[in-house]
Amino acid sequence: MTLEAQDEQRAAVKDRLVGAPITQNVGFLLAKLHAVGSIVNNRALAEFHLKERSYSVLMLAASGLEPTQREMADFLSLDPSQIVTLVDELEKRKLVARAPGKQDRRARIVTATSKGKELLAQAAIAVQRAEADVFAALDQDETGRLTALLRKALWGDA
Amino acid sequence: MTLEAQDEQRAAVKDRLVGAPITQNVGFLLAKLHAVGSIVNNRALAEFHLKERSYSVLMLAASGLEPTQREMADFLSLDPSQIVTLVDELEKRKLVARAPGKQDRRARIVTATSKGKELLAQAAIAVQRAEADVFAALDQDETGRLTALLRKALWGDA
DNA sequence: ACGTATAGTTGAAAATGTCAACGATTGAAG
DNA sequence: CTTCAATCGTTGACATTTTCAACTATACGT
Repeated sequence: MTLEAQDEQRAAVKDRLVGAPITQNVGFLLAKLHAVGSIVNNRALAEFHLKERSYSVLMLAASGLEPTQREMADFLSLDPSQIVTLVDELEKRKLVARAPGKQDRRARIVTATSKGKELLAQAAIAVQRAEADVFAALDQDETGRLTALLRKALWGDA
Repeated sequence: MTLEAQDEQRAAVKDRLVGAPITQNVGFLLAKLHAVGSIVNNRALAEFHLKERSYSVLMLAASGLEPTQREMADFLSLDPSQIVTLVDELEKRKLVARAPGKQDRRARIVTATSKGKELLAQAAIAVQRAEADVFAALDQDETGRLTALLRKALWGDA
């Protein structure tokens, strides 16, 4: 058997299990597509020394919404201590800055520095390119509908 | 401030970040909804001493497709060694059995025992109930469309 | 028959997740 | 004003998960 033929067979075998009942399970599909997307995203972010997590934090810091670490933890479904680590790292790289909360001095508001915003702009392009790859099988309209459905499931968007 | 009012404010604050640009990112939405679903699914599976992972393996073992461990690893995007651990555990509980591959004796075909199938039937009901909770904001039609879109993104389904 | 590649297994190392404590600060109650 | 419980960020311990490099047994092209 040639190498190419082996590869083809491997691909065929891989898709053999698509018929399993579990593939009708929405949660499973979510998990699998997320797994695929994660790998692709992290690969795209590697050149900026970011990962999905730090990218998300940087995005929130650059959003203008002045999130506290606690808010980020809630929003990203992460433990507060994980946010500490992520922000520490970004802060060390001068991509974000911590400031005490205005009404609540216990809280720490995280904002992106201009350096952080610049890096983010680059990274966002890379992520978008990577994502286009993952969702290549969907046309623009379908991707939009998928986004809308996910948002509605999460927050009941109209 | 009353306790209820605090809870309300907490919820409001939590949703404050929904306006952040990252929530337009399909990959992010996928990750977040998966995170939510994972917690709910694992909670539902706890009473059967299963987790998402072992549940998936059990589902595949019970599918009648006679998957090898390698095929499961590829399909679930897991390292082969993780499959070993998962199958070891299920095998110890007599929920699945390993058999040598018919053409390839290196391979191990994993099939569910009748005890495994019984447990799975119960667990599947619990998962379905849990999932309904996660996707409560979507009606049946929308859930169906979401499933279809995810399948198409993954395998180019029609 | 030989050499290369693959399936499963093992174990070690790195990354992540979970949890409980602590100081600083807040806000409510007396 | 003082007290008291609750919350934010932080730290460190511990468990779980991921990742990777060997190793054995088997398969297969040449």
